[in-house]
This record gives sequence, structure tokens and C-alpha cells, in this order.
Amino acid sequence: MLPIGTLAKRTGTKVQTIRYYEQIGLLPEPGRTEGGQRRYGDKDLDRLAFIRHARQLGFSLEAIRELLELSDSPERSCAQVDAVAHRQLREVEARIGRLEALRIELRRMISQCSADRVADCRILEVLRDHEECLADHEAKDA
Amino acid sequence: MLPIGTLAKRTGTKVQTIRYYEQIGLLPEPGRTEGGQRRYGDKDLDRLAFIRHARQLGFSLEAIRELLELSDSPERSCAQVDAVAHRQLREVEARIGRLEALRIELRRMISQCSADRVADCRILEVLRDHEECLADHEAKDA
DNA sequence: CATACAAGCTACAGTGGGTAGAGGTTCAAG
DNA sequence: CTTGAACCTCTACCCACTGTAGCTTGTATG
Repeated sequence: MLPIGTLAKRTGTKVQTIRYYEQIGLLPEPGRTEGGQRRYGDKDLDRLAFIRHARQLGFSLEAIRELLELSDSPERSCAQVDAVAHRQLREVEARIGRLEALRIELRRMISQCSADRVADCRILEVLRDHEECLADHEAKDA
Repeated sequence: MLPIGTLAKRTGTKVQTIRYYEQIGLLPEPGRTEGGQRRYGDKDLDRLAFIRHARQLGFSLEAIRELLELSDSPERSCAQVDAVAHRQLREVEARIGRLEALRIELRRMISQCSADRVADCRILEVLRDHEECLADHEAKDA
């Protein structure tokens, strides 16, 4: 049985994050010592590793909750799992698209500036005047 | 003199967001009617348009604060403005890089799955077992 | 001039996904 | 038995807003 710090190290998670996952019901309440300290087993380790890995791939905690529930019923069709993964892929691709529009606009803005003084700075001018932009960049991300 | 709703419409901002910008000191406190309602002038319109445009390009409110301050001293060198813009460009490019690693990993994961049942689903297996990943994708974004 | 109602006001709570700190308790090694 | 690292709970904070409740003001129309 592992204390929370060991579990944290093994999974590359912070201790507070583990407690946070428990609080929002993503990890089950573990057993406790007589003194009230949490003790974890291998199932907890696996579950947390799954969560962390999915987070690294950008899945939201809600999506992860869904994946964990699905993986609890091994006889079901995996079409839903597939759907969650595809949704995530589409989201990532959309984000890349938006960021690439930003990159182009930023590059253009920077390349136009050859001024010395703030008063003539093209960067500030472009920011002042939206009309000078080519694309309609909208950054729901950043 | 514009009421807040008109300013909101003209700049594509929500009314609450304008009040929020005022609260954090990004917009100056405007004049008020006798009844206490905010009334804005053209300078406010320009300033808010600048802020919104910079936000669309992904600049943080802190960066925008810096840009606004710089643009208030027109005789200064625009090197600092340039630096802020370059920093933003680098951040955007780093984010794109991370997201592209995620995209590759997600695509690989999805393409490997040809199972019917959750029990044999490759997607879940990959998520369970980090070793099956090629890259070290770390999504500080996502 | 009276009324209706859209638009304004303040104040506070909530979002996602954690992170940090205060102030106190428990565990395990020596 | 003592030390001190690791644990505990609780609360507040981060960003950049967004939403709601409960009230007041401004303006157009009859």
C-alpha cells in the first residue's frame, strides 16, 4: 500500500492534484491508516496513470471520466471510445488551425515593422486597426 | 457619448467584459450620467478595440497592458514592442509544436483500433500503457 | 405626464485544471 | 523517544472571463 507521496512520484502527479481528483470524484476514496492518511493500491496506480496519460494527450477531465466509465464495461462496443478519441483529435486540429492563423498574422505584423520610434511602429498600428489584417483570426485559445 | 451596450456592440465585446477590464485597470473609469450609468467617448472606443484585437491575436492581458503603456510614449524606441510581439510569436509556435505532437499520437492511437469490444480496444490500451507511445508528448496546453 | 420595458447598475459565484500556503498531525528511522 | 519529512484539512488564488439575482435608470410611446 502506497502513501500519497509515493503515488505522486510514480505517476508524475503532484500530491495536491491527487487529492483534487479524489474531490471531484475521478479517483475513488482510498483506504486510510488509523491516523487518517491515505493508502493506495495497484488499481489506484493504474487508474491515475490512465488519467495522467489522457491529460497529456489533451483530454478534458470530463472526457476522461467518460473513458474510465466505458472501460469499466469491457463487453460494450468500443464505438463510443472511438468517438471520444475522434472528438479530441478534431479539437486538437481545430486548435492548430486557429493558432496557425495567429502565427501568420503575427509574422506579418512583425515583418512590417522597421521603425525606430513607437510613434511609427507598424505593430501598434496593426493592433489599432483591425482592417489591416488579412484573415479573420479568432483565438478562442490563444 | 456611448452607453456601455453600444460600446460593446461596436467592439464585439460583452458588457460584463468591459466592466471587468475597467475593474482590473485596463480601461479607465469613464464618466457617468447623473443616474450613475457609464458613458464612453471615442478614445475609449479606440482603446477597447486595440485590446480586443490584441486578445484575438492571443496576447495576454498583461502583455496588452505593456503594449498600451508603450504606445503612450510615442518617442520611445519600439524595440520593446517588437520584443513583446516576438515573445507572443514564440509562444504561439511552441503551442503549435506541442499540439502537433498530440495530433500525431492521437492519430496513431485511433488508427490502431479495429476492435469491436471495449475489452480489446487499442485506444484504451494505449492510454493505460504509456510505454506504447513514441513521443514524449507533454500538453501544457491542450 | 405616465407608463412600460430595455438597458443599466452592483455584488458575488462559477468555469477548468489545478497550485500554494497556513497551521496542525502522523509516520518511520535512528 | 526524538526528530523531521510527509501527511492532513481548509482556504484562497491563477486567467479571462461569464452568468445570475435583485435592483435602478433612461428613453420611447400613448
